[in-house]
Amino acid sequence: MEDRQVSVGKRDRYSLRGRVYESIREDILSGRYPQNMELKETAIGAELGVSRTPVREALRQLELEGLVNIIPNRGAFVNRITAKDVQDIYIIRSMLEGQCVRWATEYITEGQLEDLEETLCLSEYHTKKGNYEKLYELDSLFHEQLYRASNSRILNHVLSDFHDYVKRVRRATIASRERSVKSTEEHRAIFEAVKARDADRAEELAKEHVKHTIECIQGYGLDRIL
Amino acid sequence: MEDRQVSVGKRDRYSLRGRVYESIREDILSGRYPQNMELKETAIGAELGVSRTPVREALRQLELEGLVNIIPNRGAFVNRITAKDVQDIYIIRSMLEGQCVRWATEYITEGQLEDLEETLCLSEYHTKKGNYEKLYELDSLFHEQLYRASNSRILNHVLSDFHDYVKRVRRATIASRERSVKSTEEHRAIFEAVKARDADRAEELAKEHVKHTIECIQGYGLDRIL
DNA sequence: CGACAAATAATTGTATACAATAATACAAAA
DNA sequence: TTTTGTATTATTGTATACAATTATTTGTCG
Repeated sequence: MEDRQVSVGKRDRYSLRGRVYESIREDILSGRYPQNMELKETAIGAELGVSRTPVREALRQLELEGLVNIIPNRGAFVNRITAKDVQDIYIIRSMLEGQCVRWATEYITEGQLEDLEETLCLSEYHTKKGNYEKLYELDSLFHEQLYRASNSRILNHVLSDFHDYVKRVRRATIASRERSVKSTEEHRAIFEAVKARDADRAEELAKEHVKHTIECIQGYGLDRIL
Repeated sequence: MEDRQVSVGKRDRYSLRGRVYESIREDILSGRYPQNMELKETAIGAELGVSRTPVREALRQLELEGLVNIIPNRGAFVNRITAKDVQDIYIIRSMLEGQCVRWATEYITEGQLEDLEETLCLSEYHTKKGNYEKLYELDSLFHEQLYRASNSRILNHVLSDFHDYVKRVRRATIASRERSVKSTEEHRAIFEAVKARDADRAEELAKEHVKHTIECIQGYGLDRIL
């Protein structure tokens, strides 16, 4: 049995189960479902035009992520991310993003550096234009590229999840001229430090980058976003 | 719709799906399944005396944890924790356990402090006795109690997962007189710092505690354990 | 009218049937 | 012998049927 390891990478969006999973997940993270709403298998299945089987599988996965509470023989209930969860995630992310770029300075390849710089250039372009939706996507991409460059399956996994969980918050913070400009500048600084293989500086910058986002959030009033 | 939030806490071990999940998970984490082994639904179902349905649900959950790779229409393949994963986990845990006790100094209740001390007393007793299996359980309990005391759903979730992933390693390290004595002493010190609400000291001690375990592991030769 | 109990309905848990896809075996041709 | 196309088999993906459990309604009695 030779190495048939297939880098799965992205989630399965093509099977019914995958689509149902993404759909429910998005509905929870985007706030369309209220806290503790009961998710009935037949209802969701009917809504999406599929049978109960893929719905069940999706719900079981969401349970593991903590986005759904399953009470045996009773049902599945929405478990939204709370304001405190978001704050906790940002504090934890601050540490982990620091470690991430530290590892990245060690492991990143020339090719990955080029990809990062390309993302960065695009970001700077769209920052000038004030194209916030595109900017949000590029922000996500920049961080995901760093996660991969850390060469740590574990760290990548945790950070990707967190990154997803605070999607809505990130989208909100980036949609301000002041913060988007600052954020892109910080990305540039992090990139330069990583490229120069300066681990200490890169870590410090990455931690600060996340912390600045927290401050931005607190100015906003989290409850308004969630 | 009033607050029917039921603290789910532990995983579902009573439904078929829950049992199948625990079973496969244990078989992967304990190393009984080789890397990239194909997990066929019918075979596992037959082995455990259940149909494919609960097996499928369990496999989908394990996929999300990263313990199984699912290739659509092809099958599910074992994805074991590697030696590098373990090292990464310990480095990450070092940071997160530090933050955990920091929050614990802020949020822990008198009742939780008493519970912790009780665990600690038992640990000290069984350390003297050299009862390593019991000691392993108490070590797990001590950390879980701290996770809960952090009052952070998110941190608790991540740390609990990591804690589980390195089960085998922890069991191995604790089964040495020298390390077990040292470990229990460190637990006592952490407890005292948390009780005294000394966040800085508690964080420092917790980080060191995990780092000492890493050193112990490296002395061991990880490959022998995995 | 309210409390309790039985009957009924709704919902989840599991097993199985069928469809779609991928792997394998085998035969024919180069 | 190697290659390639096809038939067969095995396996997963989805739907549905049935069982077990829980929620709801309804009816009776006080």
